[in-house]
Amino acid sequence: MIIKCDKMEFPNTPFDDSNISEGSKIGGKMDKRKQIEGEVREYKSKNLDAERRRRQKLSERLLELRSLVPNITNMTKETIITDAITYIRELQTNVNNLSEQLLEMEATHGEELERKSEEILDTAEEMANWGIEPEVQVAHIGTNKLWMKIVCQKKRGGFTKLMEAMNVLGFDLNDTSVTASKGAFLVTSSVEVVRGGLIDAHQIREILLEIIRGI
Amino acid sequence: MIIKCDKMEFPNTPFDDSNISEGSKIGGKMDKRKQIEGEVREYKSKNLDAERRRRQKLSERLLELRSLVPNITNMTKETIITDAITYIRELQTNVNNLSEQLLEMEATHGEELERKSEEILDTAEEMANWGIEPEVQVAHIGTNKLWMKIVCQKKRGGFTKLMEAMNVLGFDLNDTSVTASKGAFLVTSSVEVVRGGLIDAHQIREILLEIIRGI
DNA sequence: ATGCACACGTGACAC
DNA sequence: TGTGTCACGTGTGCA
Repeated sequence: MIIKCDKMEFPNTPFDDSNISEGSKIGGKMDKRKQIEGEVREYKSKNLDAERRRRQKLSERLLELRSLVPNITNMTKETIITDAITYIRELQTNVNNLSEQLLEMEATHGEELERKSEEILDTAEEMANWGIEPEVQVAHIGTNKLWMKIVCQKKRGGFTKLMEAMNVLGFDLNDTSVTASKGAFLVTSSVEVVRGGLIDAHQIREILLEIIRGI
Repeated sequence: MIIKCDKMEFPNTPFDDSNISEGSKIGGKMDKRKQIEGEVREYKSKNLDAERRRRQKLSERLLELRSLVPNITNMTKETIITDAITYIRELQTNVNNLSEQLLEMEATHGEELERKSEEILDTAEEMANWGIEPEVQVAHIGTNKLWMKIVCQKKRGGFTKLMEAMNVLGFDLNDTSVTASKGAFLVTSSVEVVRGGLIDAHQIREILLEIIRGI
């Protein structure tokens, strides 16, 4: 397009824009045009202020975006967007990794719990089918010597717990027969009570019942 | 600034820019200036092409940003940035929620695992301190009768696994003595091999070694 | 025809 | 010095 010199307004003539808000600039170059005296045309483009508002909104958005991105290399428009891009990529991979880990952990954890509870349920059911019930018998068979029979539900780690309890109670196990079948542990054992250990059969029976209930 | 009409170039005179790449426009308004014949000034601003490159890079970045955001309401510059902002906010809350869940789950599940492994490490250390090593002895003590001694690391559920293996191998346990101390299981047992079960002592020993290794 | 979004070329700065 | 970035006012096409 040709701009004719005479009888035509100058489209790009910079007007006085000192009333434009100078805040929230991106690069902050403070583009203040000095108005020299003289023949200033009163021409205004129809969308001048609209354009100003548009630019202002865009700058605000850009600043808002910048405020969200933690790693800022520069303040220029391009770097703001570039940093936002890399940040979004980081966040996306983060979300992927986290959800993957979470899914995996849920899968293992849930499976384990399910497997355990199924196992326990199975053994409980099996015990019920065979008419087996938890049972503890304790009898003295000599000084510091006890004979005991324990029937309890077969659970993983149950026997270890029982052994630990035995150790804590101060029992030494001799001639212990352990059978795991039909969803239950059957333990018959002759034990020797070390010095300081309990010797009351009834009391021991109650304690053992408590223990196998907790297993 | 005043633009004098005579003897001065027109700063905003649109030049022929048909050689500028028209691709990757944002709003795609195809701002093609029609060059009318006649007096076209040959004036070029010093940073004209630099500015063109800058704009092009910025447009590319903007498109790249747009390609990362799934929910797009519009194609305008402002909406691209706004959508990116909301998307980043979404991603951030997502990351927070996920990591929180993960931490919570690790607090429960991970503790269990850690506790278990610490336990195992403890027993292994205890075994090493006492100079105890995994050991399997198998001897025939009659037709279909075996005597065996097994020393293995004490783990939760280990004895149950051993019993299950025994059942699978077709062994019936009689007079089994089990002691759990010093971080190890000590199992001495006389077993009866049911019909169809293995009877070769050496083979049985290898199998049992394999099993207690897997416990 | 009215408003909106855009690319353009430019002068002013900053480093 | 130049190189890069900015805001500006504009023309233009589209809904």
